[in-house]
Amino acid sequence: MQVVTRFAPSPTGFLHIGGARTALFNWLFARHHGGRFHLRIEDTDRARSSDAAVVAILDGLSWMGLAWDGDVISQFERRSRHAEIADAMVAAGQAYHCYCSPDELALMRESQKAAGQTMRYDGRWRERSTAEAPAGVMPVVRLRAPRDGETVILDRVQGEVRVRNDQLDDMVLLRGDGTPTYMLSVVVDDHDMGITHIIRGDDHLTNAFRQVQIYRAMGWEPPEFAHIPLIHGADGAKLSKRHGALGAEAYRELGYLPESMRNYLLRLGWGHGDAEIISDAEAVAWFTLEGVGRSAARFDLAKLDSLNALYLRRADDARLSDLIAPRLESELGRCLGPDQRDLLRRAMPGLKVRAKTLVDLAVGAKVYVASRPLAFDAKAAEVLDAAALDRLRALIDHLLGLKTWHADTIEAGTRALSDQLGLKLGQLAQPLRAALTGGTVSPPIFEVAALLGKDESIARLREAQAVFS
RNA sequence: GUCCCCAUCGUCUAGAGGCCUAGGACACUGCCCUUUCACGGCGGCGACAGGGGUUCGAAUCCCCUUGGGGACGCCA
Repeated sequence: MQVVTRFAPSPTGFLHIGGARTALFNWLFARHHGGRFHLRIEDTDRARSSDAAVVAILDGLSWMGLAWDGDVISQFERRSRHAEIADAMVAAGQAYHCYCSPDELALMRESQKAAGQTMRYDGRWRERSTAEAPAGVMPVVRLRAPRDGETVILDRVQGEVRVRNDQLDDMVLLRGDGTPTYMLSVVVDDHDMGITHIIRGDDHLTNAFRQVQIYRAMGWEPPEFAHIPLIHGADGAKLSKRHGALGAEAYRELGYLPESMRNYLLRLGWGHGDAEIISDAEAVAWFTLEGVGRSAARFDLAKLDSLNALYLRRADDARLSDLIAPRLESELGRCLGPDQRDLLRRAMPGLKVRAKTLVDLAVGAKVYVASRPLAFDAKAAEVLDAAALDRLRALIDHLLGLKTWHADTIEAGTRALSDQLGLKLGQLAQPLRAALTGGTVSPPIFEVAALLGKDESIARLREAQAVFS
């Protein structure tokens, strides 16, 4: 049997982090089994759905590297099929028309609440004939759900979960305006699409019981369910905007690599022994539902940072410079020419070990493409005191005499001078760093000088003299 | 309120009755390396929520308590 999974977000906002993980798990499960992974947009709620959200979700998935198979399915476009099923259920006696008005239902809930009872539709139209229908009311279609016994689901993550049928009421299948509800649409679509495994958030677990009732009423075989625990914020509460419920594009903006996101999200609620750094190939090979945990996981930005730092170090230098170039250009307010792009690429090895995100990387890279006069920070200004400036003057002369301009020759020259003057290397190197970068933190300073080139380096040194004398 | 789920270091997790004086990773921290900051290397701190059982033996199985979370719409 071929495995078919799906990711079915509702387009009411961006692709949030929980959704991204759900999509990842579905994608991995399908890949692991050589199956298919579909994308279905649950847009039956016209008032809350938007095209912008659809675009955001598609972009988010693409960025995450989670490619779906086939066309994107719009649930809304399948509404006539859903209605057709609802009608068939009414004809078969599995569903019935209910003429309660919203006001009547609200009243019913209020009195139930007042009596301390669970709020549940009481089935008042279950046995009444349509002949009794009040004039001018468009009925909804409700499932004639079983009232005795229980509904059991064998969840691949949660295990066997059972609920007494008297806990469930007769859910609405078709609204008064004839449009299908989520409960009906999901079941019909999952069935029609041949979905074999439904992997989704824990918050749908109770929905699964209702959906199973629909499958049973239609005589369809329910798919396998796997309800994965939700992701919580760092404080253990539901993920909110404040702590991580950002869209995928927000993480891109914050400078995270998609491979970091995949690795991080995979380890959130799933484990494979002690494995932490997991390649895509390994993830596909290792991903099984048995590895999914049962408890909610907290989102931890610090761990994402460290993973991102690691993937940054592994990433290709040209790719990285391409990724940060737009950030630098917008900050500098000018375009970077091919020379500068090339410079960035060559500077990358020294830069990327010092960055956790692309934002850090861009900040670090700025010294290479900044125009003179450099901006000096307070610590650099402190380093460049009169004594340091004197030493730098000597260093300029010394460096001017160098025949070749490489990191090692510059270092050798500087070391020779520091020996000659009876200084510690740092007494020359740190002022050099301040003058060359405008700060006190940078990649190895001789490497910086080498990459900047002799002319630019000397120019920056002279400029520092001028500024601080 | 009713129903359902969950419970190992601060966080993510390993652990499927003896291999556990509980392992790894992140974070924190000490030392080393070092021209700065990082990277890296070697250490340290740090958990089986509580109480009852079952068993020769329990982090692992059962029950209760407590604590989290989720679901109860003509939303998805």
